[in-house]
Amino acid sequence: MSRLRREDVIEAASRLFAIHGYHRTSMRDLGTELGILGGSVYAHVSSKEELLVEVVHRAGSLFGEAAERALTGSQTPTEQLKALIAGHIGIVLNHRDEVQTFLNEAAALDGAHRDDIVAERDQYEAIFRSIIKAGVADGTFRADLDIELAAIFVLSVLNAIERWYQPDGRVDQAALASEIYLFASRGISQEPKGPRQPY
Amino acid sequence: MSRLRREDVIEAASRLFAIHGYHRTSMRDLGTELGILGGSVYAHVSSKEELLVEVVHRAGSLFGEAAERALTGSQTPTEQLKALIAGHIGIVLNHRDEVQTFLNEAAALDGAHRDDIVAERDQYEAIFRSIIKAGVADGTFRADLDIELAAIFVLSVLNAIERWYQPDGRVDQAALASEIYLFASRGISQEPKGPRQPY
DNA sequence: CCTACCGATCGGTAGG
DNA sequence: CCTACCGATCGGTAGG
Repeated sequence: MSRLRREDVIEAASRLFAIHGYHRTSMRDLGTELGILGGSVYAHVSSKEELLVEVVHRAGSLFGEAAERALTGSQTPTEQLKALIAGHIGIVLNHRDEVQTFLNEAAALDGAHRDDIVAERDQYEAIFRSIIKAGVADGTFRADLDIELAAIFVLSVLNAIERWYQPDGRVDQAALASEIYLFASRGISQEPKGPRQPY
Repeated sequence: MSRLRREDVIEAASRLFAIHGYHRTSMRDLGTELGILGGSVYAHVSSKEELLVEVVHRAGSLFGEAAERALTGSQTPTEQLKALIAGHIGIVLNHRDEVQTFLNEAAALDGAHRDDIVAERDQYEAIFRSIIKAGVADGTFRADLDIELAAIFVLSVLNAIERWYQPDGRVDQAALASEIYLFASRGISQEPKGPRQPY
């Protein structure tokens, strides 16, 4: 074992937080995972909460960057929503430890840090709202949509993935993205109500 | 304060578990909430985990009973799904403490108890699957649905409610049920694909 | 990064 | 339901 980097410590922490939860993970557990003693972890970080803040913030950044990529690569609301969904799923499945901590351990943060991450999440949610709003404006999505609720519903499906998804199961990442997009869009897409267009 | 009943203890426990989480709630906290000392709680229960088991099992029973009522009162897949959704929302919003613990603290249960509740949840999920399956069979829902995933998606939206819903907000319980049913059904309802029926 | 340790808190118990 | 207590574990630190 070579010398540990701060990076290694954070990575191990996110793994243990995801498995056992923040409060059930002791600094001694973390030390053991790293091959050092509990007290020695403090050579790398100044508190246990600092580790949680770091892990949670990383997940938040990953989602934010994925959204940016999704939006620059697509034009129409349909394409953008599709890209947002696929991007979100990618983060959830490829960074499970950080994401689980991000989604489930925010309550363990103290006041100021919790406010930060709540704001970060709302900013991300606002991206979903604005895409849906644009889609309503141009007739892609239902005019009677409650935009706020629709965004929450889509994100509910996306964020629940970490609770049930099995990497070795029958559904791969691409199929999941397609299924969720279909579920969401049939829920919000405007279906032709009048006589059909000629074909 | 009159003499405490076991009922009072469990109720207080579910409240504290919901607010602070199971591991962050100490038997001393629980005692304080009840106006007694931590050690005195053991006059009512034999362990902390027993409290968790009880709270979680209560929530599970509430969902099961709600599903039973929903199914006996409705006939078609559409009506049944609508009733299931409304029933689920009712439990989530009217028994928030138990439900939060049920949804978020199952990992704190030891092996055998966790297996029990996982089985209980799957049984409940199976009800959703069977309704959706019946709806696919009779043409109400899309024939190309992945039934397993569809059930998960609907339940994802329903179970996420406790994470964001504000009782004093602009959306009341009935409106929420209607919005979620609309979101879900437009996602799974078969829309006419061929020429329209004459009207 | 280890040694050796601190005060605080935990779930739980004997005896009343 | 209280008194008084147990061993275990916790986050964190001084000094090397």
